[in-house]
Amino acid sequence: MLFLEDVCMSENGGQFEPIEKDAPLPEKEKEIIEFWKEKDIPSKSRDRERDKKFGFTEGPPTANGLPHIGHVLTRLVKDTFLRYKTMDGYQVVPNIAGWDTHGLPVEIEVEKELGIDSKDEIEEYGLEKFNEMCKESVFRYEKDWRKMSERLGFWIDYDNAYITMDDNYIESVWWSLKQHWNNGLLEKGHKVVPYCPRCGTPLSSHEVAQGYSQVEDPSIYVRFKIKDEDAYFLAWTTTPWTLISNLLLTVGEDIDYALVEYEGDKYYLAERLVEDVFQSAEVLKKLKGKELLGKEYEPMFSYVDSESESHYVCSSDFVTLEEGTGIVHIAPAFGEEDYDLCMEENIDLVNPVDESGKFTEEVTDYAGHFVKEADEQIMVDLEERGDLIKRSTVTHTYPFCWRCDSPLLYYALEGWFIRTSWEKQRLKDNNEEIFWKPEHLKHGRFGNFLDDLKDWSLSRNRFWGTPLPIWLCENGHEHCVGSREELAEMAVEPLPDDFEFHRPFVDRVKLDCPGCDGTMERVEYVIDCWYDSGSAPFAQFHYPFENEDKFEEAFPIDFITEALDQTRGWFYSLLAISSLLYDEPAYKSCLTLGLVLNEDGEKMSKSKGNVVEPDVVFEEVGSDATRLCFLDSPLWRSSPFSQNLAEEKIKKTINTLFNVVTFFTSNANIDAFTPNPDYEIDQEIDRWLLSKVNSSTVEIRDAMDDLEVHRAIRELESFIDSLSNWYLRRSRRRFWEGTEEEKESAYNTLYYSLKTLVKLMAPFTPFITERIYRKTILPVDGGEESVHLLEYPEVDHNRVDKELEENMDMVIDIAELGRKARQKEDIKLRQPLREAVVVHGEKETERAVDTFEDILKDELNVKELKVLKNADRLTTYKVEPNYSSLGPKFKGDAERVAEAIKKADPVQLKESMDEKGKAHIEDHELDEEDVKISEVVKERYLKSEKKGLEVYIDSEISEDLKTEGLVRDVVRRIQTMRKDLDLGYTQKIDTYYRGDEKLERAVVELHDYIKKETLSESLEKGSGSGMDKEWDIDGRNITITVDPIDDQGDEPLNTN
RNA sequence: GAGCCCAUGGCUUAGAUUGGUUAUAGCGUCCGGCUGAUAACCGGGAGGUCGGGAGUUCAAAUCUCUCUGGGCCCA
Repeated sequence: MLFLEDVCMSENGGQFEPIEKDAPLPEKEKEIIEFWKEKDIPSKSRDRERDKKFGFTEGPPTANGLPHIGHVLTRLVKDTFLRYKTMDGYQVVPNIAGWDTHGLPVEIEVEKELGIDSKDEIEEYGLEKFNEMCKESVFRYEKDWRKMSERLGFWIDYDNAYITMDDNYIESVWWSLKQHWNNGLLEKGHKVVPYCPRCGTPLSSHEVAQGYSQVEDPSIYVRFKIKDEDAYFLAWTTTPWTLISNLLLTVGEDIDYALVEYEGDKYYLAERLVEDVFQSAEVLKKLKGKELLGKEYEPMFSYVDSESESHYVCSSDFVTLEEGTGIVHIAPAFGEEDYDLCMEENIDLVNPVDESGKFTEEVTDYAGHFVKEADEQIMVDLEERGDLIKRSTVTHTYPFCWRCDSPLLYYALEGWFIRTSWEKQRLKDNNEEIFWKPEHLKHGRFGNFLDDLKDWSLSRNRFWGTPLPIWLCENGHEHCVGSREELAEMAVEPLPDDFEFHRPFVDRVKLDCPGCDGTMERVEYVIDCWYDSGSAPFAQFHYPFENEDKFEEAFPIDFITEALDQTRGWFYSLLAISSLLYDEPAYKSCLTLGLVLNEDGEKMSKSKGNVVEPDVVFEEVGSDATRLCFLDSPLWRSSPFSQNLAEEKIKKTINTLFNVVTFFTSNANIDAFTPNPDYEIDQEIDRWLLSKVNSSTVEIRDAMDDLEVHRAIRELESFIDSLSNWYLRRSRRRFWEGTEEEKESAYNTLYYSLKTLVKLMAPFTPFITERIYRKTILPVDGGEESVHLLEYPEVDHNRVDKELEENMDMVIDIAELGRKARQKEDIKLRQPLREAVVVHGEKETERAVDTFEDILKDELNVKELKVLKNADRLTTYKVEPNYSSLGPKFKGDAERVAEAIKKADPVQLKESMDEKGKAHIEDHELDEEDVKISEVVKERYLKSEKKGLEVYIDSEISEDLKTEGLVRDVVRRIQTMRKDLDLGYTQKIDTYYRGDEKLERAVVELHDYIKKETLSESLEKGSGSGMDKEWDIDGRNITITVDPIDDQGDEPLNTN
């Protein structure tokens, strides 16, 4: 197979190989991928040893599902930054991929495969076999991920990826857990979790979210008798069964409460809610919540009690007045807020409900009843006692198990926790050090999360994960193991050969208890897989067991980027772990990406069937267009993506760039141009382009350093636009027929600019820039074999000339105004005109016009160009009679005076008014109000203005100008015919014409001009062989014949 | 229910920090022009209650409050 490396002479003999701009981009990109592979470019770029290091860590995905378009986004953003930094002289450390391999989603996939759905069934199936399947499952789609990354151009090293299930990785995780253990931050505790009593397992929030549905529950008001006071607290609940475990009542300190009397009893409740409960109650007293604090009440039930002091009123900030009574009943084991409040109040946990959701023996009257089913009996009993004040039902959403549909209970379960809440301030302080993009996350979503930081619930009652390295003995001693070596030393039996850091292997290891004679067994938990990925900064190196130097140079990470959903996931776990271990943030900057939406701005989801498949996108529009499409709007905003949008990028940016390159190569080959780096470029428009390309360099670097890729993209696109639609448009003739100096200057300028441009663009569109570099720059430059091995352009401050850029902006404005002015009279641009006048007092304008006079004259097609300080020469005044003033003043003479005013010399009249405020017409004296004076442009001029600039065009067309205009029309027709005949740029022709007399005369008059413009050897009246075509020019007919001359090789266009 | 983000012509969008001429540009559409690099380009037209309301101010797309709608995340 022949790749691009064959830098050969192009077919037409030049040294620059043309870009095949008609070839489909995706196909060409595949060739580039082959070239990269063949020449091993990715590792050449990646593995260069360099002094400057850029710390990076890949947020690991799980490969047990196919990558979707959102993954494409994160990968291409990572790639863009890594490429930018690499070209900028940094070595990315480590430049490796990573895989997240543990967790419940993996287990669920395998359960589905096995057709089972409970923990018991897994244990029946066999833990070892089950975990073996998990291990296989997490790499099922690895190939697809690698393929996607390769197709996208993501060069991270997949062969040396870190894998969270590797023994070495897990050993590092264990080491870190041991540090927390040593610091007293890892301990056993309770947490209220959504729990399915039938499945006997807590559910993750993700699972809970699937199972909410509308349900009707009891809504009851119950009263608690206050000790030593003839009154009750009135509380409200939708879970009567939790009343059995009531230990506290809570109120809002600043809420207004009332003591009311109803049917002979007195109740406390929130003032605003009185009417919701009682039809007619007498308010005895009003008071604030804080006045109720500390009041004790009698327990409603006596089955359970707390060892600690309980059954009193405390305050909390979660009490609302939206429903209930403003007094909330608290049972510690059945709600997160309840549990937290009891912890704050130092109240012991009591839980008279077993793991299957049934009341335990101590609750004698309801023992063995499933709690929800006991509701009815509890309400009946309360009613009998007179403590149930009101009873109805309420419809609300309640979570159910997504597997078995049982109502979930919020239930305090035992588990192992990292006491992150104790170290909250350290986390918050470290968060301050991080450069967040967008900034609001720092103190918004992420900061708020840190503000209400809870302990990290680390343990999971599951099978496939990093085992929690804690062993217990029968005497209650605990030990945390921090390495393989420690495990081996403490183990009763030597570790078997097939030992690995997973269940059930780890479970089989028994330890000698260091605190007594007992034997220790491991707790059965695995840990939260977020802890795995949050350990990546050190665990990917198997630190601290080896690679200390690698860890040191990469930590803290300079830059990470992931999607918004990682805020409370990876972004948090990284920060939490590094804060506890090193009291440092794990990363210095964090770019958070928005979600990818489809064209209609909806989230893509499989269930809606509106997913855009990466493969399809790559096949249809290719990587570069996809990359441009994603990168051109702020990355943190959710952005719509579709093929249409990507196709626009091809049309607008990529094709425009191609055209510039094609122009360059075809002309440079004809002229046998060789770049001369020392050539002193002095043509103004060339200096302008060089200034622009360097200014763009500044802006792009600045944008990238600020993590604002879209600004870089927009700068590039705007540069390409200027390059093509101003520089090249205005420079074409110099390339074709300029002097040697002009050509040299133009070619060197364009070459230098293209070379800088492909380097600037390379991180964003790695394929197209490689193609252009290899074909257009490399053949005469002899540098590195790939654009990606080059250094990112530095600014050449000597080339930057801001004044020149501003002047050119003004020139572009003037050209625009001139064209606009012509259009007022529909004078087409091909018609030459006598003069254009720019009116503006400032020196800048004069200098700008002076510098670029030729360009402007050509652009506006005028013979003369002037700059004036004022428009006096071009304007005059119009004077109109003001009838409403003349009428009353002159009565019968009014009409005569008005006529006279119309005939008067407006200039004289205005001068008189300006000087004396009066004027005389015939015998009458006029005051200012008698006339309306306005400024008008002289008839022959056309004016347009903008931003204080005025441009006037002389619209008078003399006979000579008319002739020139007609001739240009003739030339245009001949050129069109050349194009229709598909003639080469330098092909000579014989031309014949016959038709309208006036046209014929014009042709004769400007005979030489036509010949030169159209490369006509001869231009004769009459007809000849060749292509014949009849044309209509301004209503006049002319028939033209174009006859190509044979035996003509290509010669330089410059034929004069 | 809490927190955060978003809302600008038919569509996609600029407008940040620091309120200040007539609100940016592209796509689409209509009219005209230019063209021997260009599937382009250039000029113009139509198309906007800057999500609604209130406030601060001489002045608000921009700052504040509030409401509505959408999204994410947590419950």
